[in-house]
Amino acid sequence: MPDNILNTEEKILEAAAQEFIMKGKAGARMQEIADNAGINKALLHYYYRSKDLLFEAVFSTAIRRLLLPRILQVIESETDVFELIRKFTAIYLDVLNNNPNIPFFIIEEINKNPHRMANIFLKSGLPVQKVISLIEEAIEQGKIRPIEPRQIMVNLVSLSVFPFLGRNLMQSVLFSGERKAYDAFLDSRKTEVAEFIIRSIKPH
Amino acid sequence: MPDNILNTEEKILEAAAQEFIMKGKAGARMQEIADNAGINKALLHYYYRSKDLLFEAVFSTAIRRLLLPRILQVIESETDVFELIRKFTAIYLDVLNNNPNIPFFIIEEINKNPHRMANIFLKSGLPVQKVISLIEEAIEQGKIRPIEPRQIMVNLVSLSVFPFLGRNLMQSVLFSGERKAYDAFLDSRKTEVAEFIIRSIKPH
DNA sequence: GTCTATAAATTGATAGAC
DNA sequence: GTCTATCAATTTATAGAC
Repeated sequence: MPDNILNTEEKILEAAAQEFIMKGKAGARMQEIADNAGINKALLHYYYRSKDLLFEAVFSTAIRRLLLPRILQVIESETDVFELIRKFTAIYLDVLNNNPNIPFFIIEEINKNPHRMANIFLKSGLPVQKVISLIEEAIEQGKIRPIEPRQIMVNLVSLSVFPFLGRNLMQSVLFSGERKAYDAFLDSRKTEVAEFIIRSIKPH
Repeated sequence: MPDNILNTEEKILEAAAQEFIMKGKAGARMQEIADNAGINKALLHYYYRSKDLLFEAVFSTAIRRLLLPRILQVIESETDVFELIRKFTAIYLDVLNNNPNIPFFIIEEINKNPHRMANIFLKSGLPVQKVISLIEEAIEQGKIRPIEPRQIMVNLVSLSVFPFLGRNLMQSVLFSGERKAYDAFLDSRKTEVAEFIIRSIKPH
């Protein structure tokens, strides 16, 4: 079905994603989306009835295509806890590197539409309970110190995602605004984050 | 100078802060701010020329009054690095607990107006360089393992802030949507975060 | 300093031709 | 399906009286 040229629906989705990501839902402009998609405003409403529905389409598409497959793949292909942490952070940070604005996009929707967002994740098949069990097993086996598994999970996500959310600020404040320095910093975190966590949860 | 009644300028700042925090900059309405301040729109423009300038005033005031004093106090009253980390996270998480929407507010503006946000922080007097120096000293003294100081700083902010940004999602996915459970989780992090970091940066 | 009234500019959405 | 033209509503900002 896909020729060498994106169809209109796809072009709109792409342009809309960029706009929503950069300016949030309230700040996004339908005119800007139309311009960047190379069409006009009327066509936006022809394909997606309203700004709200367009946002919803963009959002669920982004999650389904970009985030979930890779998360599932990592979680289901590795059983050793420390290796799981290393692989997960490595791939997660790689995905983020290729889509550095998505975290903001997600966070905005989480905060403006909590239920919709929660439902998408709950229905996504994310093996949350399995990860918790894995961590609990590792604790019982003495591989990990006693710790609430959810603390580890939240910490891992926090350490991975936040540097992208606050990029522009931290790049200015901590790296004199030098883009390359922050890129290198983010790159180093592909291994640093995992080691930081592992060091902290290994028993004495 | 302050009588038993707030002056207009102050009332505006307060109402504007609430509005910006709840709805972000684009979503905030000048009319709503005026209403909540008990005055009318024209007066907003009389005191603060435009929405942009009002936003800037609100934000830099919030940093100066809410964040800076407590950070400075901790930094200047404590020399031990680990104790510094403990006190800092405790107070930081306390501020966040009392203003749980601020992180989103900040992140939104960071991503929409990187330079202005960066400038506000750079001009805020936050003792970034001093913290870096403190960490470097601790590393030289062998109290902390060799690590890029900025990794620690970013990690500390990430671990503190992100659980508030993603609250609605993580509460649903990890805590079956139970508000009290997540509140307890956040509360436990007042000490957990510091210990998590300290464990990870202590030399073997 | 504070108000009412209104201008001026955006912007989401629709009608209707092709 | 795609366009031009335009509506209707919202919202920032200003003018001018008191």
